[in-house]
This record gives sequence, C-alpha cells and structure tokens, in this order.
Amino acid sequence: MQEAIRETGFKPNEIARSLYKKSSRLIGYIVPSILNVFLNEIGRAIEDEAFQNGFKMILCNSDEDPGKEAAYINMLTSMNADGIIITANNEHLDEEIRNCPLPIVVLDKNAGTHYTASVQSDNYTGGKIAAEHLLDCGCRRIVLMRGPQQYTSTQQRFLGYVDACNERGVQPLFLSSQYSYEESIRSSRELLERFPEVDGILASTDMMAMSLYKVLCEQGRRVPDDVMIVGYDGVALSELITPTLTTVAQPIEEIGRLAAKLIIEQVATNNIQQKENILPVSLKIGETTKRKNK
Amino acid sequence: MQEAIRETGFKPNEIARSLYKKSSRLIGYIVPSILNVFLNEIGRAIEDEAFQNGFKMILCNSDEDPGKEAAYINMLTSMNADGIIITANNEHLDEEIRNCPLPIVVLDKNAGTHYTASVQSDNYTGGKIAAEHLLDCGCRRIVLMRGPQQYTSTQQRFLGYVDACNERGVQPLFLSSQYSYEESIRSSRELLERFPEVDGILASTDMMAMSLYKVLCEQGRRVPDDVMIVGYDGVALSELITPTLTTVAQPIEEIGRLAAKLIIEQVATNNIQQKENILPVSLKIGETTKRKNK
DNA sequence: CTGAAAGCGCTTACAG
DNA sequence: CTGAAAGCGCTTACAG
Repeated sequence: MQEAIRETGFKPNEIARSLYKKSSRLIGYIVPSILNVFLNEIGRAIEDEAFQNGFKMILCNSDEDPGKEAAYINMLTSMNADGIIITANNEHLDEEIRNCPLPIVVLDKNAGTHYTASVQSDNYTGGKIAAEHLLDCGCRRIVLMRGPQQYTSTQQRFLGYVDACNERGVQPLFLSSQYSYEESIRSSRELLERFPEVDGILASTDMMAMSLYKVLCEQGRRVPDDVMIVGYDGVALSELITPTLTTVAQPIEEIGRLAAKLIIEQVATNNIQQKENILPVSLKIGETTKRKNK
Repeated sequence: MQEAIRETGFKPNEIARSLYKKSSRLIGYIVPSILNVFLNEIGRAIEDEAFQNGFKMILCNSDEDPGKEAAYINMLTSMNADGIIITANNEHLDEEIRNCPLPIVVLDKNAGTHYTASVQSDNYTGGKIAAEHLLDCGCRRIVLMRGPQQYTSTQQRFLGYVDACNERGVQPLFLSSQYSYEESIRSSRELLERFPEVDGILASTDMMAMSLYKVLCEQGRRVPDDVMIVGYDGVALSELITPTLTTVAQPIEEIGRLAAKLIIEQVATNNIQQKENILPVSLKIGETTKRKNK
C-alpha cells in the first residue's frame, strides 16, 4: 500500500483534509506591504520557525486596504489556517479580529482585545537610546521623523524620544511621515525646510534614514559632520549601504520566531500563553553618527 | 434572505466552495526569497492585476529549497488555486511543473515544457546595452558579475555582454555570484582581487551593484571616476540610494501584470495564449556612470 | 481487522 | 419554484 502510494505519486488533498480536521498546519502572515523589508525579514523568521514545526507560511499583502485585509482574514479562516500574524494600522482591525475564530498575533501594536496576543520590541527604549546617542554625539537640534500615528510602536518611540530630550534640557522637535518611498522623500524635504538648523535626525525606519541621507546630500549637508542620522529597525540593508547606518536594531529573528511559536503552541495547548511580549532593542553604531570634538 | 446574510455577517467558506467548483480565484506566487526586492515589486503588480479581476494572491517563499517548492505547489493545488507564478532555479522544477495540474507561468526562465508559459524581459538586449553604455563612457576593462547560471536570464545577459564586447574589440571578463547579501559582498571582493585593473562593472542585480559600491569605497576606489557600475532590475531603491544607480530597468509592472493576466485568461478561455513572452528593457542613467573626458 | 457510512461546508442537478 | 440529495476529497467512528 505505502509502495503504491509512492509509485503513483499520490498526494493527499490537504485542504479537503483540513475541512474535517479543522487544521491545515498553515500560518497566515498579513503585511501592509510586501515592499517593507523589515516585515519581510520578520517573515523569513516566521517561516523558518513554522517549517521546523511542520507548518507552512502564507504571505498576504493587504496594501493597507481594510477590504483586502478582511478578504485575506476570511480566506485564511476558510482554509482552516491555524493562526494569523498581522501588522496593520487601520481602525477596523480590532473588529475584524474579534469576528475571526482563529488565534491572532499582532505585531507593532498592543493587543487590543482578549482575542489576541502581541509581539513587539521595546519601542520606548528604542526612541530613548537613539535620542541619547545623538545627544552624546553632541547634537542639540534633534528632530524625530515619526511614522504613522496609529501604531503604538510609533507612539512609544515618541515618548522615549521626548523623555530623553527633556532629561537633557533639549527641546523635542518632530514631524510625521508615512512609510512609502515617495512620502519619505517628501517628508525629508519638509523636515529641512521647517528645521533648517537641525543637526541630528531620528528616522522611524532605515528606509526613511536613506531618504533623509539622499535629501541631505542634494542640499549639500554632510553626514555625519553637519547632520547625523539614526535609523530604526536594523535591516540587513542598513549595513550594505554606504555610509552604513547607525540604527536601533530590533531583534527581527526573535520577533518572527516568537510570533510563530505563539500560534504553534496554541495549536497544541489550545490557549495563547502570554498576551503582550516586549523584546529588547540595541543600538548599532554605523557611519551616519560620530562624536563631535569641540 | 440577503438581509439575513448581511445582518449575521455570514461569510461563505471559499475553500469548501472551491472543492466543488475547482476554482478558488486564487493565484499562487512562489519566489526563492521574500527578501528579493525585485521579485516583491513584481508581486505587487501581480496582486494589483489579480484584485482588479476578483482574484487574490498568495505569496510563498521557497527558500530555494526544492522540498519547500514542492510543498507549496502541492498546497496550491490542494486549495484549487487557479494558477501559479513561479521563479525558481532548481532542476527538479520541470518535473514538479509537469506533475502539477494547474496552469503555471514561469518568470526568469524559458518555458521548459508544454505545460507552461513564461514571462521575461529581453535579457540579451539588457546585457548588451549595459555593456555598450560602459564602452560609450570610455571603460575598457569591463567585468560582468553574473548571477546563478541556472537562470536563462543570466545566460542571455551574458551573451549580450559578450557580443557587445566583441563588437568593440574589448575582452569579455566575468565571474559568477549568488544573489544573497553575503555572497554579493564576497564576490565583490573577489572581483577586485582577480581584476584589479577593472574600470567598469556590470552587476546582475541592483543589490549586487550596491555591494560593489560598498567594497569599492572601502578600497578607496571612486565611483564613477575610477570604476563605473551598472546595476540590473531598476528597483525603486536604485533611485533612493546615494549615488543613484545607472541600471538596466526591467518593466516590472508589466511583467507582473502580464503573468497574472495569463493565468486569469486561462481561467476564462481554458488555454494559455502565448508561450514565451519577452518584454523590452531600458537603460536608466544614474550617478554611477559618466562619460570620461580625455 | 476491514469496509462502508457519515460528515466537514459548500454547489448544482434533479425530483417533487 | 422549492427542497432534499449527491458529490467535491478527505477522516474518523462505527458496524460487520
């Protein structure tokens, strides 16, 4: 019999099976954009953890569109996925999640309801050590380029940044931006217009840091001599570009693995252990900052 | 009745439905790595085209692992996806495809069997115009950093490069590399060791061009004054980095949309129209090349 | 120990 | 026109 199966190359229909078993050993990962390198690096970690435990990962791009998000959540529910890991910033998400019978792990946001767990890194400390590093380097006119305000990650980093400034008697300055390339470039120009005397910038992603670097070069400002830049995330690219970025490195591998583990454990034990999971960040010094000698 | 459906928020189980209908209005997109920006940009285009026609896209990361590839192909078959778009470089792929009942569109490779169609850009011309541009700029020791040899795209670009060199009486030089960051950096160093007198480099992706730029900077070579670089792909990042890359731009949007259209049409008409689809490339001039004045 | 039946959530062709 | 039955590809509990 086993031999017959091997010889004919018979492969059972896993989805038909899942119809009865209520589990397809599938984890869905929904991101606002598959062009976001940081989220993709997390995806690699999710997939590694998933495969090591006999699960597959399906990646879905929601395009920040609540309709697509709902469509993918419904699709994953239909196929009896064992859980969903999601990053999203729309207000309908809480409701979507409440109506979804699958276990859900949210990244970059606090767990809003009792249906979910969340995995994040320590954004408050991230904002704080980034600001402190710029202060230590001798910067006095530091501007934070914030990400979208719906994310609690953005809010927490802002608080850390403000506290660091206040502790050192420096005025906190900031403006907001979106994550897309176009918006990053636009916001970078706006930042230099509104704060021409800036000498240090905290970006909210490494990509934004790259945009800032480009615009600073265009305007003849030298990095790090005239203006220093600190990125955020610590994606692989931050070391590949020239100059290498000083950045707040999130524990990308751990974030992804933990999110996957929470789903996988839930399949076995039938309840998610920890609600809020906060992982530590670290500062990675690159070539976009240096201590000023006076 | 309709009202009752709306009020209770009833959502039909699409997968159970597909069990009977043999179609789930789903397109699978399998890539060797979700860290590959070029393939992700194609994925955005596939998804846009898919959604406009009432299809969803599922992205799967094969990790260049034939086992994972087979697992995802089997999964997509199980869920009655309407087709698969795949980029892959392993030798087992042809067999996998032959055993898969779904329509398959292959990117970056010729259609090997009559079960498939392929969508590629004009790699021969791409290799040729890149080399010609470097020759026009005054380079005489041009090295091609090739990608993995299993891809016909790599082979075609190589032929274009060699023809351009021969036509101008310049010796074609090359070495091979892989697409990962680590390998790109390693190969960049190797290139400079083996060809210290190089004055122009053709990279096989924009990421490799960035690695080359980094290594050249480390070794005190100026770009474009001492060595010029031409990238390949024309990803959004190639304009965001400093210096901006001169690169052979592939028609990313068109590649993705066409691949999706081939699947979608096949659902309607029940046969794939064109087998081999070759789309035109164009040279995008950036700051990593310039005409030498003697 | 083997084999036919019922059920997972749907759709469609068919009987009433 | 409505409603029950059969079937999509599986699994499991149950009858023989």
